[in-house]
Amino acid sequence: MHTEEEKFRTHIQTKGLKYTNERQRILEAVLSMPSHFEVDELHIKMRSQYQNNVSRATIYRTLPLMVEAGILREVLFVDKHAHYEHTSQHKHHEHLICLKCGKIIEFVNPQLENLLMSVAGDHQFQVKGHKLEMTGICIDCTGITPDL
Amino acid sequence: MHTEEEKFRTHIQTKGLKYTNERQRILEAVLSMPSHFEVDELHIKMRSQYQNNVSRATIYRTLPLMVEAGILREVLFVDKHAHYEHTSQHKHHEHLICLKCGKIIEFVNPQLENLLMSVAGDHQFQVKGHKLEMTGICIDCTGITPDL
DNA sequence: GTCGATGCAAACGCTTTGCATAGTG
DNA sequence: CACTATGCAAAGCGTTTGCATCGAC
Repeated sequence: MHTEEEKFRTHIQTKGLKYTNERQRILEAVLSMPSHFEVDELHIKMRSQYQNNVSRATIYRTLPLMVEAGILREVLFVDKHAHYEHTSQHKHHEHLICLKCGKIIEFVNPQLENLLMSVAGDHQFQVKGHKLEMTGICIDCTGITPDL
Repeated sequence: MHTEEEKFRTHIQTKGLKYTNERQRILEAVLSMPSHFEVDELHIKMRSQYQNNVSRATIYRTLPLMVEAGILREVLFVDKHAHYEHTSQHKHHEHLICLKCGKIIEFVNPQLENLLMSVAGDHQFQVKGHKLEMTGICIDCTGITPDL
């Protein structure tokens, strides 16, 4: 399954950049991450689990390239720092974020996508991407205390 | 039209806090801001236009109180820093953000709200709030260059 | 060999915090 | 009078950047 790697390499080369060892290793690590991850989690994993000590700076310089290449998507800003998720394996989905336990529930809803496109169309707005997050209390946390 | 002030004062007092001059002045300035604003814009306005030099620290400590009081809402993280908007005068709305000119188009769509509630219901998720932003190219920027 | 990439550490920008002082209730 | 709020400046945190060195093509 080299699709992602090819996609990335092609993108890099098309821009006249170089497909370095570091970039390859970062991609590999990215693909090994769960669906959602943060920069620091990636960095820690590379260091501890893979002995791949690529500097944070390089990671920060590389992830935007992966977004451009369509391998990653930048998502939700629950915190004030970047979160990423894979584009492949996942249809575009939205997020429910529990304020108590921090759990993230994903959902896909074609009707929602259509509605968004139609709204954008009304404004003659050419959509490149969207982010949706609903915050609240998940079912597991309901009832732990009567209310928030 | 003292509604917002009463709301804020009540909230403050309910929490056993003090309704200080600074908090009052910050509220006044907040209400004078356009629908969307950032902390720095507020601070600058207070300093220059009102000679109200309240420290940034105090502003940072006060705005969350206004969010709690339901006067402000924290919205979109196009940048990595906080943006706020008034809750009053505005129904909850969503945002289209132009990647070229930075313009923000607001829209309200009850059908969308309903759909979101229904999705949340499916997951037995108790929604407290939501944020939606679509990024892309607005009508004024379409055609300036063939494509992004 | 050229020009982009890396690593480091310093700089950044927004936000938070410790502390001494001031002010509310 | 007790206890919270303020201002200042320093610290914090994620992210970016300048620079010298390294490496891909």
